[in-house]
Amino acid sequence: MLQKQGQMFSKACEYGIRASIYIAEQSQLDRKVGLKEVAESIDSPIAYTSKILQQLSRNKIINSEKGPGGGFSMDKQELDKVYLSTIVLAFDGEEIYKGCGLGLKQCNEKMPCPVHDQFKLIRDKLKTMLETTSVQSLTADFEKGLTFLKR
Amino acid sequence: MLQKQGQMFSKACEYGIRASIYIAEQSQLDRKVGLKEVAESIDSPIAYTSKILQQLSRNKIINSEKGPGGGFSMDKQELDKVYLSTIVLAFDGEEIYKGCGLGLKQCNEKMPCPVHDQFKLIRDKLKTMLETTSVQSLTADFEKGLTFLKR
DNA sequence: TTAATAACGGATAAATTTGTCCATTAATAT
DNA sequence: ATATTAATGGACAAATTTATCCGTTATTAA
Ligand code: FES
Ligand code: FES
Repeated sequence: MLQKQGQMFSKACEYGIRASIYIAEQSQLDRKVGLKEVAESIDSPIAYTSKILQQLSRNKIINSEKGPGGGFSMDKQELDKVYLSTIVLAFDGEEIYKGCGLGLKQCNEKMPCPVHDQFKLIRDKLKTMLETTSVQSLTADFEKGLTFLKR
Repeated sequence: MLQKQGQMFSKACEYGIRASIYIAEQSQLDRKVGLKEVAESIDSPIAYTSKILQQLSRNKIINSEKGPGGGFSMDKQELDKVYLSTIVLAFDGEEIYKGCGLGLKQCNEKMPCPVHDQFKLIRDKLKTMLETTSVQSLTADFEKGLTFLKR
């Protein structure tokens, strides 16, 4: 009782990142992908994945087309402009950037919590990492089979 | 719909750290503190805080004494041996250290997810920070009124 | 030994997150 | 036009986390 959790991003966000990487890779091969294929490829519950893809679509991170021959895709040209930060923002908001590590309403330099300095250091590194890591940069190794979206 | 979250630690863990810092500081002044005082001092719901303190007590992070004159405290001698990692472990487990950033069952060097390298870097820094920051080291500035456990 | 104090523990409730179901809408092909 | 395909959106359900309530237990003091 009273235990567990402790993941950096929400489940939705995790799925969102995984889906984006898969769709990006397939888009580089000029393939549109359907909901079912995405869900299977990233090992996520299909109905929930539908919501995830809608959210990505609403945030213009992926394109979606209805009907036969439709599916999800990303613009090859703009692929290098989608960063992990874009996706994290769409799902988890900016709490992870602005939030206080000890749960005070807002992180506040003027009235910092006791772990502010230490926490800010980590948080800023995370922020930089997310803002400099493009989805595209992650697809190469995935395509080579060096990294995995499910196990 | 389908939004929000994004905090590093669970609420329980946040309360746990805040409570520990408060109790540590008061223990340095040789004061035992009661549930009500703790809850007010860290601005947390009192009944839930009760559970939090029980959890800390069960994990030997704080002492608790029943009855009149009782309350919660920490051993002044051992105060420098309690690290943030101790508390995080008690509430959120080791997921935050061992977990995969994209939610794969386990982080696995041999079959890494696409963000493994980047994520591991951050995660290890967080781990080091938590393992080297003692609760005691945080009390000094709090006592001086330079840091805050509520606002 | 009794009354008062204060933490403990179990049951339960509220809120949030995760997940499902299904009818609707849009697009394509016949 | 019609049937088929595939995403969309709304309502709902399960699971988890956060939070409350209240009787019990242990401790102290009178
Ligand atoms: S105030 Fe807590 S992290 Fe900045
Ligand atoms: S496998 Fe994903 S973080 Fe290591």
